[in-house]
Amino acid sequence: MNWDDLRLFLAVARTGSISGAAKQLGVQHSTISRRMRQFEKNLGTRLIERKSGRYELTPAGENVKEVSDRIEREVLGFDGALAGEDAQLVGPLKVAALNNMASSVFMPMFASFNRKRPQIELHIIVANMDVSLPQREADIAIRLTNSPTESLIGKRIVTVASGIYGSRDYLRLLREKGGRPKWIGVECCGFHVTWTKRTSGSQSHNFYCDDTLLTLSAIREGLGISILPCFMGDTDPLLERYCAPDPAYNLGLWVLLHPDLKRSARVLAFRDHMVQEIKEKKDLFEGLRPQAGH
Amino acid sequence: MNWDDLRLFLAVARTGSISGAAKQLGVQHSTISRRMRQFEKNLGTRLIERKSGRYELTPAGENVKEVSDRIEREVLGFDGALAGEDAQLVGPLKVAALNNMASSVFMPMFASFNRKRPQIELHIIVANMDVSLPQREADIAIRLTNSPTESLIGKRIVTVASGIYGSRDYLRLLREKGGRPKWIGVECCGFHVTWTKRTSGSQSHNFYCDDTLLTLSAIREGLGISILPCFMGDTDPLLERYCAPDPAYNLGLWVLLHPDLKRSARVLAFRDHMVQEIKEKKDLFEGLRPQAGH
DNA sequence: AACATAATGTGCATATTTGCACATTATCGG
DNA sequence: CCGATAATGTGCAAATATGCACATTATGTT
Repeated sequence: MNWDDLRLFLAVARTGSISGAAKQLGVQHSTISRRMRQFEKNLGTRLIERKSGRYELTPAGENVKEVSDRIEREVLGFDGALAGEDAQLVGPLKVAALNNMASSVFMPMFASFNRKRPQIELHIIVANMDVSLPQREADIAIRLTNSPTESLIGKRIVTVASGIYGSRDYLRLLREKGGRPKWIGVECCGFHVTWTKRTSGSQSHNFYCDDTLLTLSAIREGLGISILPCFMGDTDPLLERYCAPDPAYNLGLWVLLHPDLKRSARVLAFRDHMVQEIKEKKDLFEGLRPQAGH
Repeated sequence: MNWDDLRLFLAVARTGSISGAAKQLGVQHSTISRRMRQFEKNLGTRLIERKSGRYELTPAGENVKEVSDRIEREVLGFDGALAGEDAQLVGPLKVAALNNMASSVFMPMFASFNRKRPQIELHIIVANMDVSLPQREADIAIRLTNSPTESLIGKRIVTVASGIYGSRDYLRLLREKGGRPKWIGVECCGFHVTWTKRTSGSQSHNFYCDDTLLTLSAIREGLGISILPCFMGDTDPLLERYCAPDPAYNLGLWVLLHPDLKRSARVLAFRDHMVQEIKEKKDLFEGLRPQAGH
């Protein structure tokens, strides 16, 4: 019996669907479907049954799930202990960061760390939702928040200011013709959604972006204005500030790690590197580098 | 992390070598070697180290072995429970039998079971050493022994008589010329080794066989005489008995299963089938069918 | 009932893993 | 030290697993 099938079954049991498990494990749903069928065939019994639109566990499946839960705890326990004590500056390192930051301001920082420490395999995980450090989905998370999860270790390195940006052409036309600017709708995170709603009033949108990078592109296209972090708005030559940053938009930039990993040499090496690099760009993050011409 | 790597690591930890683990798991040693290296790389730490001709565990490896032991217990626990309650006459069934019996007298019996129950996937495991039923290396074992493992369930179905056989030509020449016969050396099992030594006296051998099928072939070639079970000697037209079976050579033929599986429908179906088939050939096993012409 | 969407299944191409054969290294005995 | 054997490593072909694109089925809404 392949023990790894238990890990896969556990994902199906927890999500209640094949597509949910596929998403959680980062593989194709067809892979999950096939492996589950084969696993059940090997065992000679059904573990899951289709009921009212979701998969429910058979009695046998309940039993196997309990076992799999215990196995996961065992695995997470030693995995955490191993990684936490690892004094080697070698091996994999999973870093979770927001898509907008990872592909822009942070990428040069990742690259310089990679050049300095090529034996450490960097795995950048971009997601606009928090990845779970306790579940070892990542070793380090770089987060924008004013209230980080308390059980994680880390500090607020800089404050990230945000302002309202529009393209230069769009704003020039707006100044010539007057009138109210058009707001781009955002669905990237509750924070941006809330502030966009408050600032734009009851204006309705006909264009929505669920990622800040998309918002940036939409602004460049002249679709309107929107809230952007200054490190993005102030570094794009086609954009300019519609108005100055409002402290109400401020968020903290945190480099967080799980307590289990506080002695892992490569995690600490990466953290220290990022802290230093971020501090060197403190002005940019805090909105003190507006573009010339504003 | 692939949980199945833990199962593989456990085999290496227990056998102290890559080739040992490969043999235990039934895969190529190169597969073990590669997967272990990759597993260690993924973990970022060494689990095994080469010391005086064997692999020993690092401290981290000791920790992971304990976890893997516990996981194995979990897996064997539910696997046993699942299989034991399985009322389906479908799925895999692993049968362990000696090579000489599996390929001769039992094969027609396996075949008839397979024709009767094609939904049951028969896996015949031949080995001249006991495979472990508690470790689920097999579901059923057919064994020749006078003292089966007490914790297993099963009974002695027939007695297997053995006699000393030689080829017809060899024995005819021996009778014409007189003299003492030459004994073929055996290394197949302690039982045969002991009785060969006692019966042949201090005669030394220059030809050894470590499998009864090999012994049969050597006898056919006229290399000498040797002890063979009657079901083998009495069914080969080129062989005849050098002397009658000696009850001292008798062994019991047992069909054994693990207590966990005493309610598994397909295990019981196979057991019942074999018991019936073996009883139908009781005379042959007990040496009551000598060849005509003896 | 019709339609849209989500979830699952299937065929085929691609990627990955494994077996095989040979090479290299390590160990043991003379 | 040398030779034989056992254990491990490597390149390549074969086998297996997975991703992708599409098909089919299931579910929810109008």
